[in-house]
Amino acid sequence: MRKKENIETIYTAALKIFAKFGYQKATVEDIAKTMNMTKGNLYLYVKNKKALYRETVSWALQKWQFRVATAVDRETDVKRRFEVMCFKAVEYLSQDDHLRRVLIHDPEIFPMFPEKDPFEEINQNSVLMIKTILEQGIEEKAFRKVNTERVSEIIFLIYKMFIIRTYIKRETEFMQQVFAETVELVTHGLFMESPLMGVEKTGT
Amino acid sequence: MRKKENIETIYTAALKIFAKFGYQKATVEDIAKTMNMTKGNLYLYVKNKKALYRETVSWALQKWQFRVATAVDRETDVKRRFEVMCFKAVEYLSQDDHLRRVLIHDPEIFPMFPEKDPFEEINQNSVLMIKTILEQGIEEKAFRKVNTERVSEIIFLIYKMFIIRTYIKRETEFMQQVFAETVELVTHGLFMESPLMGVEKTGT
DNA sequence: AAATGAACAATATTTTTATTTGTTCATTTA
DNA sequence: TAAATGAACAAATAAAAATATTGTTCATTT
Repeated sequence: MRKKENIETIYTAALKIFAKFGYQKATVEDIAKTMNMTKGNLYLYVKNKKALYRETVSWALQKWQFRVATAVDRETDVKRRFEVMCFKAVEYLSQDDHLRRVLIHDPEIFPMFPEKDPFEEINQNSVLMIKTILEQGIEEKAFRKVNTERVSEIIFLIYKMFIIRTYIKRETEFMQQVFAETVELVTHGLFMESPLMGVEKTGT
Repeated sequence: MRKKENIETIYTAALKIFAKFGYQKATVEDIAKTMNMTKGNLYLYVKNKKALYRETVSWALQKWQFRVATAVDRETDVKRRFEVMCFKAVEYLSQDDHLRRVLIHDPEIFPMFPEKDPFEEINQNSVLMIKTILEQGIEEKAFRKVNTERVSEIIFLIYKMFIIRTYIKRETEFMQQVFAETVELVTHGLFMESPLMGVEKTGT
């Protein structure tokens, strides 16, 4: 087995076992056996169990993020981009059963209210993606002039909320409806008002 | 000590001790001592520790809810009512230090994603309050025609999210800003569009 | 009628013992 | 000779036993 070359094989096997048992109950022997190797051999490729866990989860999260980014990039209309980003993120997770189960075992990976976010860098990238779409939308006068710094954080929060609910409860169809309604609410707003609102901070 | 008459004295003392130590570490003796009575005597007024906890928390939650309802009732304009409801709920909690600390000790009281909500009845009342405001807003043509059933749930979810963040992290001033921005986002929406959108489901 | 405090069962905490599992490395394999 | 093995052992977990605390009752006192 060549290093680098097949590190993804290891992550795939590790993710499967961590999904099945969670970090604590999964043994490195379980993971090695999945690939028909001994645990001693596995140690030629990974530093230790904790590092393997971190790298595996990180790899899975980034794959997720990449999928969303790719779907968003296929769109040109900024409103579509925003919607695709929202839906794709939720949709992907409901399909990646292993990552979903790992998240159930260890909610600290993607915490609703992080004290110290273990994958802060990855999540900041997600916020950045939202922010970029917001900026594009405002530039193109498709979106109201909001504080992109704060609003991207808020949207990420709401999005997180749905992600967590989606993987905790398997009521996918129902959640899809509620999520759609939420995107509708956030994009169109609750109040009725003049169409010029928010274009410019025009004094009352 | 007359029954009924001073049951609130007991709840007040209990809330104080539960806030300080949490359910587990708080002893019924601690609570009795706070009122200069013995634990044996306290048992004349409460069934057991668990029931005392439940009743105390329930009492505190309802006081909170009542305060918000009262503030909302003082307003006539439906948009103001909506905003007051949002802000008052967060503001109240940041002031009730005992309830806040009890919630920190026991996040199951007000869970972000309840499996089985222990105070479901109280929370359903909150959702109902939101729903009622939504219906009034739509009736008065101040709000877009949304599905009040679902949207009230969604708003309660978002509101919960802020409540929990508010009591976990003491960054009140910052949260106040972000919360205001969120209310702005939910009320006015992100997209720019025709003012008639949502008035009636007019075919594309 | 309201409150006490001793009694005791039920829970929780700490300590001890036993078991499993993470990690290393001299030796073997292909 | 790079890759893999499996025995060895330390570190971490789990199970069991011993100890201490606290929830609850109730006959007696205020």
